[in-house]
Amino acid sequence: MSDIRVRFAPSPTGKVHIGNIRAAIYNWLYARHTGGKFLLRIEDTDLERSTPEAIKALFECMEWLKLDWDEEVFYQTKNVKRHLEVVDQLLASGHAYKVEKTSRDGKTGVVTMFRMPKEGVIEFDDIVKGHIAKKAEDIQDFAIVRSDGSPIFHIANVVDDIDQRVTHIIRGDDHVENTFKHICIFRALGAPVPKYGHLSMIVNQQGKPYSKRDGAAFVGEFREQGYLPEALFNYLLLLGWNPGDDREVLSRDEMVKLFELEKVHVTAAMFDLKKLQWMNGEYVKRLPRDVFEAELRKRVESAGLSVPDGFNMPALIDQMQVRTKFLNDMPANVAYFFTDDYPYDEKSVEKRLKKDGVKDTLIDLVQRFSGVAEWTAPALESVIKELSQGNGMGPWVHPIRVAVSGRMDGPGLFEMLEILGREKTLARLKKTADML
RNA sequence: GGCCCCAUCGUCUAUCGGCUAGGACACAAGCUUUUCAUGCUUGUUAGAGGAGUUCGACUCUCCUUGGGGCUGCCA
Repeated sequence: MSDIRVRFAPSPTGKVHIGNIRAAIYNWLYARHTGGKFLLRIEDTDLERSTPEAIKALFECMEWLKLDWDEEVFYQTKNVKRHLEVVDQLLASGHAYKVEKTSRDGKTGVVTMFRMPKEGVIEFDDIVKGHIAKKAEDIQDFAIVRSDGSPIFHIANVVDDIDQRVTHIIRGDDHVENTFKHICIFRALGAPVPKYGHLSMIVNQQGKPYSKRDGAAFVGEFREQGYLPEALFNYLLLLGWNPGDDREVLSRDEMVKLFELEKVHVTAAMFDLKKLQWMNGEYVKRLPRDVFEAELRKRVESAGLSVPDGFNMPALIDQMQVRTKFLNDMPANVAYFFTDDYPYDEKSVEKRLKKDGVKDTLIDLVQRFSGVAEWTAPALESVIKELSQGNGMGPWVHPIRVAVSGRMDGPGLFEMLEILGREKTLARLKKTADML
């Protein structure tokens, strides 16, 4: 145990962005690594943009990624009274003042401003970025209470961090400028200044902040597309941190054990979908068999198909698990095992079936396969081996594959036929031959 | 414009002054193979530019260039 306390403090104004959730991941990992506490605070002071739906989506993301938090969720709006008390304190001590201002949209009213020191240097040692300094004179006074009397982010954020006794603030790079201001508020209040760690942004191919225009940018989208939470978690972690050796696919325990905030990179990282996809495949391959089976059954059934009794599921799992990058691809990729009404892929038909002699070959194969004593992959293979006389089994194998599955890719052919069974295989060969 | 920050293969990165610059993704080739994958092997590709410090610099310092962030009664 330690007295380290970190928090993830999103504002629930929409979907959860991957850059944002990466901040959550780093906070969570830091807390778990150090034995500290990971707190969740909902910064819902922007009443116009904060929605209950967004809060719900946030919880779902956290749960999906197994980011569990300690203590009760802290809602910023419930602490408004405190925020304003603190503002009064600042007003009384001369650290704040009221002034009439005109906002961008032309509304005029009285706002409360925080008075920045006019000289000296504000500096801090950022855990990821190192020493950062800025002259106080370069920072303007800033508003902390709106003309409608509601507290603004800067004051609410700092007061809540004090109230939640946050020791380390790990957040996005875009907050470094705010940090100078926030440090001044902490000092004006006589509160200890927490340690800061600013995370670089995730950028697109142009080096600009990664946004929804660049592709999937929200956690929910990756979930819908069939990414495994562990894969997204692992990928996002690697975007800016590594264990110092060549390991990339890490278990949650390893991550917790190895994670060090000091080793997080300062530079922005480009989002590489290809690598995420690879990572997802790695996690699919590592899925426990029973989990993979459950997912497969679930997806097959939700596609309106059913797995018959006595179906050789272990054999299908053997074949499909290494070939699956996305669980979502599954109903389509295995549908022909569960329905005779499978689609024939046009290109495959063109390439493998629409050739002279294929029809006769298929008819001949029906004959030969009928005579197989035991319907097993090796037995079926020996039938074709005999036919090919060592000249390559292609001329038989390719047409069979397309005939019984409608496509060119998939499991090993003989394993596929074994799983399919004698009856279906023969029927499909006949049906396809008739078609030609 | 002002201020802050950053800079190794196309991308994510290793390197804490000794480097024949390593790994992963991607890409290419080969092996395995009935397809598609997996697996294995191999290959192409990097230290933005210029000064300085040093026996020695990708590593330290400075400048230039390039990139990003901030500059709200948003968070």
